[in-house]
Amino acid sequence: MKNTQIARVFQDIADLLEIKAEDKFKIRAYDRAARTIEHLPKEIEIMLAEGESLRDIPGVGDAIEKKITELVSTGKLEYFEKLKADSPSGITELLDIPGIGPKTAQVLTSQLGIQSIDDLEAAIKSGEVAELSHIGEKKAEAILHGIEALRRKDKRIPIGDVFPIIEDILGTLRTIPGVKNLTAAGSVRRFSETVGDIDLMGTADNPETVLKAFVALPQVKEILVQGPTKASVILAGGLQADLRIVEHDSYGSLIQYFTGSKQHNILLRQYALKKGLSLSEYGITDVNTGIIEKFATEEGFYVRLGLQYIQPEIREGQREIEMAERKALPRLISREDIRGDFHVHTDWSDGNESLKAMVLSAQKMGYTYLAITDHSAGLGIAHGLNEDRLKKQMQEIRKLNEQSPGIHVFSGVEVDIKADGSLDLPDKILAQLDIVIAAIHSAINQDTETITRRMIRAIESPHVDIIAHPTCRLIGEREPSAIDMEAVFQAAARHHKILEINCAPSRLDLKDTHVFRARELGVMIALGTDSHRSEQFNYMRFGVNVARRGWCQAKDVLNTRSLNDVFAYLKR
DNA sequence: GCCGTTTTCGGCCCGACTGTTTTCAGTCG
Repeated sequence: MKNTQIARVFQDIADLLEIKAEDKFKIRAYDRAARTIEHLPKEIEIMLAEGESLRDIPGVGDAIEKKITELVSTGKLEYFEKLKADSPSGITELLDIPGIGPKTAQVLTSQLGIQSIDDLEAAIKSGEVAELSHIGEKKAEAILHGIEALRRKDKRIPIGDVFPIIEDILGTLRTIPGVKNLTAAGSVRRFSETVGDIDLMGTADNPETVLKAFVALPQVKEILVQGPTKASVILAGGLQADLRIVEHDSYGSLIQYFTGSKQHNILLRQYALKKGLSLSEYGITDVNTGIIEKFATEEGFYVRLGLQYIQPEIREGQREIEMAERKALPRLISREDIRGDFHVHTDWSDGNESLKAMVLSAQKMGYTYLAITDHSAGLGIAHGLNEDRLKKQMQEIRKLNEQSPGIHVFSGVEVDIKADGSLDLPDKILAQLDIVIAAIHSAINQDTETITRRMIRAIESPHVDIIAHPTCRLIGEREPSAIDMEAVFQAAARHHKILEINCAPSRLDLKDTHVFRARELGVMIALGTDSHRSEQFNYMRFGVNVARRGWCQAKDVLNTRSLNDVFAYLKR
């Protein structure tokens, strides 16, 4: 059983307890455990198999450890089954509707016998719901609205798609006099791989005028809430956008608060309370004196708490606060550390630009090296290279290297890993290349055992340097393959092979938790943009962000090494 | 249910907005 499934069960438990109006701190404990498990870098299954204690997971104590163990070993949890049996059927379905919480759900099921969203819709239309105490016409109307929103709610969208939307909105708002510091916070700033809504924030002389302009934007289809400091709207594409504006001198605490994650903020506030400090978006309040201290910068905010500055990408409520307290946070890799790109296509296979054009663009990026890795012939659609054409390309690259002294071009290939794990090109040609990337592109639906064995066979090939986009997922479009990633990490570590973070926003593969775990095992990471046009070189920033979410330092990523070091590393 | 350089018992994050209320509960992030 995967961590995401375990997390789901504990989230459901928290919801059911909330409906039963159980102790709210008990509810919070289950909720916290669910969130932590969801973001855990290591599969609990593996931890248990290795005899590792679950008590080291923050928020997991005696009771929850026992429940997890039962769930993983038997596939069922007695406590959860009983809880479900005791609760009105369909009640958790109602909680998915925006605007319905545990109290409302409880009233709807107990007083009207509602068991599904369809039941609820009918009851609202018949007027029954509006007659309940504490629910009136407007509330019933709002719930109906929530049902519609739920039904048309699009999936979370890949983070690469939200930046243009955000720039569009902020560009307009920036023209308002007296507004400053407009920026995206929330999951966008933490660089979560998908985004459910966009959180925007800023400071202004007069917050209300900015909010009025925001809800009046042509992109806004519908206004959900609007007050003097915050507003929520639905944009034309169906995406929700929230804007929060405070006065200028609270910028540091506002952006901290609005960046989240929620779990990080809860833990940070708990930590602060122990020091007698209460945190909010307006600043830090001394509990004893009631005096509030304001912060112009986020750095100042963390420093005041006695912490190292915590980068947004690692604010997921794992161990970042205790490490910041010990001043033990790593210096995360940054875009400036990157000296080259290891995954690039040209019009020799399915790329759109010539070899020369791609090299020139890479030079403009300030890179000192670049690997050209066109597809191998097995990929019919990709106009892949056979042995002869690959040899010709190697000659071209050799000439290019003589002509352009500013940048070194590695001759490489992205060789297809065939269904049985063999490679699509003979060893003797692979041996002549500077760098060999291997990747799965077909028969992605093989079962776990088959596809894992297939991948490990490729890792064991003495010619393979890097495994590209290891899970083959396409965000929002194609689920990752059934591959056993822990086994892949172990094999990569054993054979000193490099794993790629594919930087294309539709892939981001490896993902953050995978990177964390692979790095922990000592696996070298390489960033590859998989560029098919030179403008896609800019995807590098996405890959860097994923590496940061995996707590990578410069030393963990091959792209930060000097040309000589890369040569040496590939030669080993 | 979890947790502890103030505690193994007694705490547990903080504020905005809405609607149904005569002072606040519910929901959300």
